[in-house]
Amino acid sequence: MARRTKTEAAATREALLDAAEAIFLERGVARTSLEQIARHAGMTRGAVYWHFKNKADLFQAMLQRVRMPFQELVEEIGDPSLAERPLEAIRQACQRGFERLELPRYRRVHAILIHHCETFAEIDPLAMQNEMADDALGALREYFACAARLGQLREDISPEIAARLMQAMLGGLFHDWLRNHERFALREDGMALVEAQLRLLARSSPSSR
Amino acid sequence: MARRTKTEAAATREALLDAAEAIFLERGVARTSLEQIARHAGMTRGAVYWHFKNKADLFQAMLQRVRMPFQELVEEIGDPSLAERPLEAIRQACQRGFERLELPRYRRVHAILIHHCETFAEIDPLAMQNEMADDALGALREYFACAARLGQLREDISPEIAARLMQAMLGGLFHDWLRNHERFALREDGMALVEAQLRLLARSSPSSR
DNA sequence: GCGCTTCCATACACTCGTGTAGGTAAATTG
DNA sequence: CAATTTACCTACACGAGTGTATGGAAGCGC
Repeated sequence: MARRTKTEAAATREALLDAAEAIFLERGVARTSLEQIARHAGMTRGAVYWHFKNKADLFQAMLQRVRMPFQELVEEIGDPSLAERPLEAIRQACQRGFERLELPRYRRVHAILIHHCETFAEIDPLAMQNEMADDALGALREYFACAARLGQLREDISPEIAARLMQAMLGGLFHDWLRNHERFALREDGMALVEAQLRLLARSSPSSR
Repeated sequence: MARRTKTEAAATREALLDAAEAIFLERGVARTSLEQIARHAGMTRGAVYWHFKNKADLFQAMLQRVRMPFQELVEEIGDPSLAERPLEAIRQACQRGFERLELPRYRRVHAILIHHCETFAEIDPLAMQNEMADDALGALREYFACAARLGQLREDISPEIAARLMQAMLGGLFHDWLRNHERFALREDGMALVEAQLRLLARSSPSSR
């Protein structure tokens, strides 16, 4: 009943977000009440309403702990030589993305966003998914265009088609894995698919590598 | 206020399902009340509760109007010569599937199932999506295995990988298109991707057509 | 060390949706 | 054509969840 110190308050805020993650994932966003979230964190709704405006506000706060735009993944690698090997850049970006997604928090939040929440209040998860898809497609388009210019792409496949194939494949992979991550390991099996697809798209190596 | 004839009653049942489709798609399943559905169909909740047990029952009735297992798509073609050209069988099955999905009712219901409903009551849309994915993957596995035996598959790609690539790509394509179907035409753009991917997976044609 | 603010608990009013019970008039059955 | 059943509508009780108002104790600034 006593007031907490500042760090304790910050801790309860995080605890509330953690609880929200867990219950949203388990029961879906629409069916979980703020009461359930508070209870799971050992608090009452009073704590929730003090830290957040309402459920939508809490939801957005939860999202902001895991932002992950595609572009950053490549930039984080920071290898300048990748400019000359765009296909390898894509491969490494995928690998980084997979590793990131396998972190429990990232996995949970993305699973919630894609599979366990409908539109509500001012939250539109489909619009967010569109943004993510467009972001990825745009990046892939550039890399494949670059690959085409460098003669590293099969000539009977346009960069546009290559990008869309890759984006669709990655999207499908994400959806499948986020639906039930126990079925396969994203890093191993996912990378096998990515590498296979990139090999298919690469110009039939006359002397590559 | 008067009692309707049997055919009229059946018509109102369909009207209720149509209304459910429309509002589920627009506002999401969780946020739509039976009152809203009834009103949209020009009825009251009394009609809903007479025709259906509750929201879950109505939802399942809505689903049963659009069952579409992957296998049926191939069988419907009924071309026996396809046994010798498994890749072509896949192509035609995709085409059939796309055409089916472009029918407004099929598109709406699948969009609801995938993007506009969370788990509720005894309804588990993720389990249904798993079934559909497994069904498609199983069928693709068989066709690609057959293609491998007939020497129509690239030798550096295993049938398993080919099937998973294809399934992931198709899944991603569905998700993207169902999210907002105005962005591209599934039949044209989708078939372009399918044909491109099949060309990539096919054995580098020594003399195929 | 005093007051002010913070961080949360408790209590209340209110809305919204559900499920069901009862009414009713016409269709259907015999 | 009478009796029954059908196909709804209306009305009510109920619970669940939300938002807010109030209170209180302890941390923090000075």
